[in-house]
Amino acid sequence: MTGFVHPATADITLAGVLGALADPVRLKLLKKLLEKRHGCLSCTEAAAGAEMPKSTLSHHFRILRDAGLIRTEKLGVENRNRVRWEDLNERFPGLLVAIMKFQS
Amino acid sequence: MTGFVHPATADITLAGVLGALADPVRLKLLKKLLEKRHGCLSCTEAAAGAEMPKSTLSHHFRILRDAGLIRTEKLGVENRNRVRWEDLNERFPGLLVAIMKFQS
DNA sequence: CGTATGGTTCGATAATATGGAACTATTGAA
DNA sequence: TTCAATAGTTCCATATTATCGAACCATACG
Repeated sequence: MTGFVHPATADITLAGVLGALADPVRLKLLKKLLEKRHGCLSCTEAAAGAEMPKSTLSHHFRILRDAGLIRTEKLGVENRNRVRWEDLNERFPGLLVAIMKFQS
Repeated sequence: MTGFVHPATADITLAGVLGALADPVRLKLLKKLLEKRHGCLSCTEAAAGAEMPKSTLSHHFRILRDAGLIRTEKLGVENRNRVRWEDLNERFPGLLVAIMKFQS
């Protein structure tokens, strides 16, 4: 684990983004992260209330990361995650807003 | 095969819609169907250019149908498919436009 | 009737998700 | 420095889902 791999903005795909959000758990995670906008949340912070094993949660974060939705950086003992807001709006303007509007 | 099952508008879920569109093949299918707006296309018409077995194609149409994205009716020997445009805009206003804008 | 068309369904294999257990890295305390 | 706690990843086995060939079904037509 020598740092996380993130796709370049140009490599983010529509099907990839939709696939990453095609799951209630990941929709909630992104919602939580979006509330902070440019702020960060650790995995456990973002997953507050989501009852599931760490391994499954880690898997979901990986999906979001691989799809280009979030950027993860290790800070001390925890991982700081933030939505790649600018990158996503550059690649797919308006998409994220249109989707997350409906996530209560 | 006594007709197709379609979810009620209220039962269409965000994760379901995103999941159904989280695939390049299905994105293209919907794009083709959308070009006809309120018109219909048979499965083979919509799949023109998509090189794949009938069974796989049938599977993809089923995913779109189960997610509430299309309505399928049997007409003679073929199936007529159309996008559930009004239903989707009632359930998730603006979502489909925002997504399909990026499907070239 | 037989045959062509336009699909669906079945069944086997390939790919992906879940979750327990073990592991790693960092921090803090004894 | 050693021990334990925290925060998460990775590995592996099982469960779910996708792909595609083969068989099947319904309709139209000669």
